[in-house]
Amino acid sequence: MADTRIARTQIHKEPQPLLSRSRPKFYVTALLSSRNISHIREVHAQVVVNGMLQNLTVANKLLYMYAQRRVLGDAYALFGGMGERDSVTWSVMVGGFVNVGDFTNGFATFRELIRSGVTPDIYTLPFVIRVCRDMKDLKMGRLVHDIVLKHGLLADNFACAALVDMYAKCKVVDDARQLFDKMQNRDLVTWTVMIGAFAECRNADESLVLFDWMIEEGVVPDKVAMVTIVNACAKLGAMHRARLVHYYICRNKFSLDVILGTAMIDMYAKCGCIDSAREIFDRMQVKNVITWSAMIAAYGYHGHGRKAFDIFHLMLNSGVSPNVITFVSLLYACSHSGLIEEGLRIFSLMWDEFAVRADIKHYTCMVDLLGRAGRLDEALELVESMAVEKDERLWGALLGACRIHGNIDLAEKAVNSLLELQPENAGHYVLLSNIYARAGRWKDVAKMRDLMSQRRLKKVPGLTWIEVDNKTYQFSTGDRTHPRSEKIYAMLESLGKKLELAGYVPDTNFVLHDVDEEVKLGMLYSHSEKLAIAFGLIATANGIPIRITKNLRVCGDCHTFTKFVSAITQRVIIVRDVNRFHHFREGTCSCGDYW
DNA sequence: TTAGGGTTAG
Repeated sequence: MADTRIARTQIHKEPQPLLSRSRPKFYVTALLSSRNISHIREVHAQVVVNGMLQNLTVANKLLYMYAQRRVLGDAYALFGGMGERDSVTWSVMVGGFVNVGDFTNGFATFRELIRSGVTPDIYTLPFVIRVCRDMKDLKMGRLVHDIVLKHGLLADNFACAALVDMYAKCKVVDDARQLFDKMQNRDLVTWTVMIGAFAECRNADESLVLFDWMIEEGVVPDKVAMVTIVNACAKLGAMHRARLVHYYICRNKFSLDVILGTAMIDMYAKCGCIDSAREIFDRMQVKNVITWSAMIAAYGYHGHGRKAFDIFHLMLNSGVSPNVITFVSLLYACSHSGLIEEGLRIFSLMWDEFAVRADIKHYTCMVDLLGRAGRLDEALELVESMAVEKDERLWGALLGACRIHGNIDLAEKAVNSLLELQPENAGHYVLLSNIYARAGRWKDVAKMRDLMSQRRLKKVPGLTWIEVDNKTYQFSTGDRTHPRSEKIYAMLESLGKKLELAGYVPDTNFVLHDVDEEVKLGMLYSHSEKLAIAFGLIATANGIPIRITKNLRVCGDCHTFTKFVSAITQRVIIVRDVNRFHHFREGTCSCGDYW
């Protein structure tokens, strides 16, 4: 055996002429049939021996083969020695660097191209735009857009789709849309990129509108387009659309591969339908770490911590290793289900047993977990002992815990840290004001309000959406714009009386202003989620769950209010807020009253 | 001879 290996090596060292020595086509054919890098090198040697490196077609193909196999050292050596280069040469070299993630050299090669006076072509530009996209370098992206315009390449779908994608990933969706609207012949990828752009920029309802428009235009979606629209439904939490998209997927016989299946698990979970998410999960033949993590996260949103752990153990038994996100999802599930000891245990096992190092996101989950349980000292100790740089989410978790437990001193500390990081965020001032208000410290409340007006900051209004008969309605706090407004307020008034008889005590501490109790009550009864629930009771039949989505965290009083509503009306109410789902049924909430 | 879009958390 050993002798045979030596003999083969010797053969490779002595290149033999291949095929016809003078015809480029034969070298290209030989390269195309190359199975490994040593064969490419062998053909390279033959090309040199037979003086064919001067042929640009052959040299470019060689360069492409090295770049495709990600052997950038050989590719760059060849590129450096090429006396003649054309646009293909440049494009392959730029693309070679970009595809291995070497953006610095990719961009440097592109600059060299511009300096050498070569006109960049439609093949090179998408690579360069991708660099701008992945580096989130909007300034550079706009410069490349100018180059596209300067060379009249706007008609090219590849360059345009790449630009739309770049704008979307840089979070300037209006620029993406403007360019999309200018395009004459949009192909499927362009549509998909634009649909994804809206979902990316939290404008998922626009994604759905665009998807319908795409179908009307006769563009047939493929699996990637379906994953994109599934993702948009997940972001929107639109259950009715989710069902329609699922129906479309079945009718058009898209197979449930690992990516589409995982996206659908996430979609159903975020639309509040955990059972459908689990059904998809059970039907999937192939599951990867993302699938398992998505299912763990799904149970986490819904407050089913134990089930999240069941999935985690099944995952380990199936031989899949957890990653950073699996643990974020698991810790998140613990903090939203009150599984304190389990959370502490898994946090300590992460590194020891699974070699996953805790980062800021895991620490934030732990602060949330300990903080909600009232173990604020331990939460603070963890914050002070951690070696990872602290961010606003971490302090936000600590502040949230202070609000629940009325710890003013610690809240002030958290807010000071938050204001250092985000001085313009009005939400931090409002949270601290609420904490002061709850303690009756009205002078401090006034101070916070003055500070906000001095700094010209305004709180983001609380908004709630409700889907009734396939139509979405939006409510803001104190809203009277709805055509059935009078009925809604009348319903709230009569409901309030019944709820108070049943034992509900409105918690006016959740009203910020230092005003009369009666006024406070009025303000409390006009919170956006209460208006949406009242509308839901009027507009939907018994047996149909009321599903609402809030753009901020559900306030503590609304949480109690909803529990009472579900008890006296026997209606199931599902509330999705920024952090999780709350399933209210017969006076209880799936978050285990762990508020 | 060279080019594009998709899954989990925060």
